[in-house]
Amino acid sequence: MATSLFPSALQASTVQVSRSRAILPDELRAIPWLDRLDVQERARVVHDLRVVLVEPGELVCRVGRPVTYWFGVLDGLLKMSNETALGMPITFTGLPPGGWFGEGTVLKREAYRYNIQALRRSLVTGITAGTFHWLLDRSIGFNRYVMMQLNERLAQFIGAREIDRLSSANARVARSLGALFHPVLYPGVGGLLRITQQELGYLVGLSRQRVNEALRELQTACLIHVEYGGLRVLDLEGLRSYRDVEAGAG
DNA sequence: GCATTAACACGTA
DNA sequence: TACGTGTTAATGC
Repeated sequence: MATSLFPSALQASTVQVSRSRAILPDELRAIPWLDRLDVQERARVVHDLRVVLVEPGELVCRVGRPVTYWFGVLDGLLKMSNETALGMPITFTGLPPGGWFGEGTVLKREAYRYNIQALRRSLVTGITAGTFHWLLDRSIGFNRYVMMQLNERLAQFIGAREIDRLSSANARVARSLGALFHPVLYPGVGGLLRITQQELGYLVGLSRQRVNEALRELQTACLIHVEYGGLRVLDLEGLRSYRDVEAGAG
C-alpha cells in the first residue's frame, strides 16, 4: 500500500551511492555555503558533489555506518532520529531544503549516530569527507559557515530539551514549527513551509488528527496560516515562545 | 482526560 | 485519480 506507514527504520532500505549522479548547475543555487568559496574551491566542490533522489521511508544514513559524506537537502523533507533499545523512535529534528547535516560526525571521523530518513520524496546532495576536510583546512568562509551551523544547531537542541518537557501537544507542534522555519539553518524554506500534517505528525510524534487540531489552534492564535499541503508562518517568535493557556488556577 | 486508530466525505493538484 | 484535509466514532492508557 502506498499509504503504509514507516515509523520504524527496521524494514527501510538505505540509499546506495551507486544511485547518485553529478549535480546540475540549477541545483547549485540551493547550496547556501557555495558563494563563500573562491573559484578553485568551488570547482573542486562542484566536481565532488553527488545528488540522489530518495523515496519516502528510505534512509540516507544509518546509525553505526562509517562516515562517507556531508549531506545537504536540495528539496524535500528528511527526519533525523534514533531508536531506543525498545524500538521507540526519537526525533531530533526535521531537515527541510537548505539544511546540511553530519558535520559533527565528519569532523570526528566517527560512525553516524543517528538515522536520516526521508519523510517524502527528496533530493539529497553531499560532498565526501575528504573534500569537507580539505575545505576546512583552507577556506575561512567555509569554516565560518560550519561554525555558525554548529552554533545554531546547539541552540536548537537546547531548545529541543525544553520542548520535551512541555506536556502540551500544541506547544510541541508550535516549537517544532519554529525550529523548522529557522532562517539561518534552513534558508531554503522561505516564507512557506511545505509539509503535510502527516509528515509533521511523524516529526513531532503525534497522530495526524492531533496535529490537525494543533495547527487550527495555532492559526486561531494568528501564529500561522494553514494552507493545502503546507503552512505559512506569521509570527515566528510567537511559535518559539508558545505556551498553552493554563486551564484554571486552583 | 487525552491521544490514538479507523473510517468517511470532500476539496485540490 | 491520488493525495491532503477536516471531522467523527470507537478504543486504550
